[in-house]
Amino acid sequence: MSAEQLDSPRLYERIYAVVRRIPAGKVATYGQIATIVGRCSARTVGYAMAAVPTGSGIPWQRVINAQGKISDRRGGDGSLRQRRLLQAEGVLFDSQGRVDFRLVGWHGLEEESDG
DNA sequence: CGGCTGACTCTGG
DNA sequence: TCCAGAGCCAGCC
Repeated sequence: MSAEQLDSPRLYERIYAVVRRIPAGKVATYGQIATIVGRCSARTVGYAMAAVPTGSGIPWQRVINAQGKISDRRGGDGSLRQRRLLQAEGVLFDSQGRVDFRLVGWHGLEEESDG
């Protein structure tokens, strides 16, 4: 993580920077993103997700709630598309529409360091 | 500057 | 496990 991304004039950009670090086939929670950014709450992350510009290349689909489920945002099948994208990446959903963080849970930036 | 709008998370029963 | 209540903050007009 370059400090340049942490110096963005927009908090959302910092959030997006973290989201972009989530590898395909993995998922992270809003709270986790917020914790990594360290300057906002899970809410703010959710708001940032809602403001993700289309075509920006941000893997917003890899961000789900702490319950391992996809939040049902306004609009309708937006959540369905998110699930489709995750399934396309190999993320498995159970009959309850939840994922197993033990399998697809992102460990954050920790594993990116030498360890 | 003030008011409204959201893709959340934790806690208690 | 499910339901209900409270706390949180940035962006836009």
